[in-house]
Amino acid sequence: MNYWLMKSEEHEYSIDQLKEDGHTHWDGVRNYQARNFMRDDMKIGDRVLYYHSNSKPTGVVGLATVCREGYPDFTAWDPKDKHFDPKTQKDAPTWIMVDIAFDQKFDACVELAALKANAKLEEMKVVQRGQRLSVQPVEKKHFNEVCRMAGAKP
DNA sequence: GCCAACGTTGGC
DNA sequence: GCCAACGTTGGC
Repeated sequence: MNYWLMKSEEHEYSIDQLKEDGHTHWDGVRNYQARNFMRDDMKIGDRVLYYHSNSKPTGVVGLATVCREGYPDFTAWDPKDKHFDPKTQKDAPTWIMVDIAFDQKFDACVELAALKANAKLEEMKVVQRGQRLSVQPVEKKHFNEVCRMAGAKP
């Protein structure tokens, strides 16, 4: 099983929205590295740290689980969609998404500042400068540590 | 709003 | 293939 961190802007799609919907398709990723993770490495049952970026506060707000493996991101073909990609061929999808299901919302956000202050997490990608990937792999020990900080069961 | 970091584009 | 220009991300 693999562990991941996925970023969403709170006002775009929040953990509360995911809780209400139960599950969602993770559309709109237009970065090849992130695409490759979703296409090649994400498997059903993988665990996800749900991260709010550009929010107050920013940090990990809960957990989700991968419930459908990589398939074409159909929003790339929709001219009305914010993430429309005119270069994507209809029969050869460039962009891939997965579905994730709500697992739990933390009682309190584990803030980025707290992640940075925890020496056990210094090798975690999200705390490193310039790390902008919206889908990134996480080590099991880091995943467990974030859960511990949240007072949540992994 | 600012700006550093990084990815992508396109001229050559 | 190089690299400057530009666009985006995302913390602060």
